[in-house]
Amino acid sequence: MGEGPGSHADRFLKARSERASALLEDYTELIADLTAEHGEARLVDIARAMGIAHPTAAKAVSRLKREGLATSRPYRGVFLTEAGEAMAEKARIRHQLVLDLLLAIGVPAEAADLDAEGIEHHVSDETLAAFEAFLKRSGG
Amino acid sequence: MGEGPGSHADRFLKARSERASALLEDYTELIADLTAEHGEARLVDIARAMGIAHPTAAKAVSRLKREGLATSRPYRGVFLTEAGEAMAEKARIRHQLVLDLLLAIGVPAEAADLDAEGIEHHVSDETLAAFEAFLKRSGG
DNA sequence: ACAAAAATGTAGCCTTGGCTATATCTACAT
DNA sequence: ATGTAGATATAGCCAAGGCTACATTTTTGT
Ligand SMILES: [Mn+2]
Ligand SMILES: [Mn+2]
Ligand SMILES: [Mn+2]
Ligand SMILES: [Mn+2]
Repeated sequence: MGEGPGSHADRFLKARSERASALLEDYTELIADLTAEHGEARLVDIARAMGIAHPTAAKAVSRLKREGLATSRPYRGVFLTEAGEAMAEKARIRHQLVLDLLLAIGVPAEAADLDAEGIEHHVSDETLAAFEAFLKRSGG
Repeated sequence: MGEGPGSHADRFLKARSERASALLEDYTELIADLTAEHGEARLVDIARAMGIAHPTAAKAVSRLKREGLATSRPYRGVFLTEAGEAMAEKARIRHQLVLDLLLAIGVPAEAADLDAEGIEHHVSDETLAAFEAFLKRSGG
């Protein structure tokens, strides 16, 4: 046998790897939002926005720092590095495009808002390009 | 303040809960497939299809059993319960619909195949209905 | 029938991402 | 200025989902 490429395993491996980076993307996107809004991203605001306890947010920030996406000094806010900003920017654009596509398809706004948060992390560049093309030709 | 409903936290909570059930859905869908194809779902086939080591598959099957979705006896294959079959069926239908929608939008088949595996778990019933409506009026 | 191969089970390890409880530090109000 | 409220840090717990290494059982081929 041997299923070759395009098999079950390929799809599952991709989905798992996306699931692993989903949280980092959401954190960077959120930190960018908070920084734009309030000049800084405080741990307590991150935790509230994510709907988690603050020690969980603290751990996530540790990971962001370890991965070179953010910096922070004790008892001060969290800031994105260049790499973090880049990830946030990509995430923001993709999030918006996915949301726009759902709305264009006819998904009610409430559902589109909710679903986009999860869907975005599994949309490949190729699929994103197809979304853009669809929006362009369908949006006049 | 108080963001009220429709806030960041609501979206993230939903996405996290979907992430938690995604694996169970994929396992039930896969076990149903294997059973349909070979009359039984062997651990080794599950592991290969998922792209994981067999002890990982064994643990997952333990969880499926604990959650009432599957049964198995030592050194024998895995079988779905009624609840497991129901979950598999819903997953199968949703997976197919998501795939069809991506293709209808114009996503290349390769990318659609890969992305659908992750996206499916974040598509709400409401969004799914919108997908169906779109396909009907666009494919008719 | 029996040896070898294949499948399954099990133990033990790791990381991620949740939590609570508690300690410490900063910021704010009086 | 100082006491209190708010924010942050840290320790320690848990479950899920990965892994390798090894033991056991079943299946297969001769
Ligand atoms: Mn998201
Ligand atoms: Mn997002
Ligand atoms: Mn899937
Ligand atoms: Mn699927």
